[in-house]
Amino acid sequence: MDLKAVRTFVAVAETGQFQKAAVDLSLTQQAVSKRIGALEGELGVRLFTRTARGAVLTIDGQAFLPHARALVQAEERAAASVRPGSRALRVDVVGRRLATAGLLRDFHRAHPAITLDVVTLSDADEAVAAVRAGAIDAAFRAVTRPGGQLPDDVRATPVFDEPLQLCVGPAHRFAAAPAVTPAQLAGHRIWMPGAAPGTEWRAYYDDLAAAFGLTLDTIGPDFGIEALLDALADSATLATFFGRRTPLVWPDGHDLRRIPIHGPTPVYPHSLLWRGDNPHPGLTALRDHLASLPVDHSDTETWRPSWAQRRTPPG
Amino acid sequence: MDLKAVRTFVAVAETGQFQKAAVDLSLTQQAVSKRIGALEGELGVRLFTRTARGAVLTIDGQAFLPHARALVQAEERAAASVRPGSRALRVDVVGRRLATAGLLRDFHRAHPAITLDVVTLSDADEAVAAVRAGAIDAAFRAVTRPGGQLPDDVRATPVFDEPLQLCVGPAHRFAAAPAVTPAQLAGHRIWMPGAAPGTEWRAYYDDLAAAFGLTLDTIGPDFGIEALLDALADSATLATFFGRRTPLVWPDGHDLRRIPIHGPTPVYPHSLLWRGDNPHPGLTALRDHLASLPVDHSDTETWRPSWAQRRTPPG
DNA sequence: CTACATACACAACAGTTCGTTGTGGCACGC
DNA sequence: GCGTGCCACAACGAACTGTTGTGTATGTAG
Repeated sequence: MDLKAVRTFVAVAETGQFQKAAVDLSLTQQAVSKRIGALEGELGVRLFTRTARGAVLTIDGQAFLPHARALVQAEERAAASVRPGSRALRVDVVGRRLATAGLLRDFHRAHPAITLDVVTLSDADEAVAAVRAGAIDAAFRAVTRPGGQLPDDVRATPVFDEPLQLCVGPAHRFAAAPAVTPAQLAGHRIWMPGAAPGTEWRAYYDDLAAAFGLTLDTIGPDFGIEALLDALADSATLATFFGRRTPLVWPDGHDLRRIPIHGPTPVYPHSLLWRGDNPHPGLTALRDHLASLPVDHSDTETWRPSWAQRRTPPG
Repeated sequence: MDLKAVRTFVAVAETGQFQKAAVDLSLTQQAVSKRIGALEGELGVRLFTRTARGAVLTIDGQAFLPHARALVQAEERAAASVRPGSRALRVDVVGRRLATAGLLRDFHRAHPAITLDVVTLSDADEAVAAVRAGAIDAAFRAVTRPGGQLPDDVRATPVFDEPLQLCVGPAHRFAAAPAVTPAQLAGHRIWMPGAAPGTEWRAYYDDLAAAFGLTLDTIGPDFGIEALLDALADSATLATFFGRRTPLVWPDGHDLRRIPIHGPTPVYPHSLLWRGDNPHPGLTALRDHLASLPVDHSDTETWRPSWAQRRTPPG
């Protein structure tokens, strides 16, 4: 389907005449006639009934019109998504295993007028570079080191400490356990496929494994969360970590158990990175939204890496 | 923007290689390269970083990808909307002045899996012909005449009697009235632009005007509901009728009053038309949905044209 | 009733685009 | 060091797109 033809169709439907649509589009009437004819031929349906005073939509044309408008609109949005200067708020999140995607969805519900584009970069360093270059407007990463290791123009705030849970299949040893301690997991295999060395979340899990003697298994490429859940459900020894609030949409057909971890509870320290002089209005709204989130104090005893900074309550 | 290029972009993003995408699309690698290059040139942004082992999405490419998918999906829906045999449920409604559009929206909420296309035909006769020809699957019209004037294969059921209200601007004589009777409206100008002779709703308003001595003003083309509301808001003499439950989305910026009508309350008799042997599954769902609507008995004294049949309560 | 104006469709031609073949450069692995 | 896989550039032929010119039908004015 040719988008030029679709736009022409909309123009004819709005003006009611091939002639006027041709003037609007800076074309000849014959070109408009050809485009409409080609579109009709492709769809196998007549879109207009031609009269001596113009063109009237057929029933099929009426049904097609809103879809044509949607198509033109989608095209405009697609182009706007990469238009430098006036594009949507572009945010980097780690993936679907942690709650940041859900946070963004909440933000989108609270501010539907702000269009969002979600991207995923390879690691925190690339995210920092992208934030610095203006390629993205914000990044959810765990880089809240106390020292001034970030470039001066990049700001970071801890926004959210996400408690981790153990996720196992029904045949796993801890499947029926009400809760586990990190010490109980010593020696157990924790499967985190796709955790490439050099990424900041790999560093987090490495620290976690070292602190409690876990065996971290990062072998194998990441085939997506569905494949991971499939593998977990069928295994008696595999286990993995998930954030407590995620995935928000749990795929059906997996008889998986989520086991809370206490004494201490490992928490993943999400931070927001942004460039101080980024004028995007959506960025301010996002920061305000995150700052207004309540701090969860339900876990009295928590563990985080030495380089992670605790979020200070607002006010 | 070229939709072929967009589809090519999605294919490359999914396979990770120009080469494989070319095979999938039955093209040469060079053609894929050209298409992507043209798309990048049009957007002014680089979408892939080319490596010796394939192509990786840039940040802009990541942001563009969901929009590209949406674009392809919109194209597929647009084509499906006119595909004979397997198209969406196509329903004819009178316009935005009465509640039928809202009914359809409720139906869509109750059955989101059933895709709907809403069209508007000129009058009931054309709607009957279109239902008969299979061009549309159902029509909301007021044609429930007791006699067998409908073709044998077209069925009709009264579904909904919509009470009318008077709609006036703040300067109108009845602007502050809590309610009016039809008799009070005798001699007043009721503006119904676009009510062309020969349509069934024109016949309804003609009957209504004749029964109570109203002056029906149908002069002027229908420029849409917004223009009508603009004109009403500025006039001290113009008034018009609206259904009580419509328009559901009342445009802002109009200081308009809706005055109930009692003694009797004119009601507009909506019926559903469909062809008895139409196998569309959505049609059955629509009829069931309408049959399950509660019958409104709050208006004890109602008026309808002599040719309109009252809806019988379900059961 | 004739003459004109309007609106759309068909035909022929020119300019451009699009995809193919052929070729070269670059990175990775044996 | 050389082969292999992947992508970009160049040239050519085919297909497409838009323009001009013309025909036909319908509604309107004199």
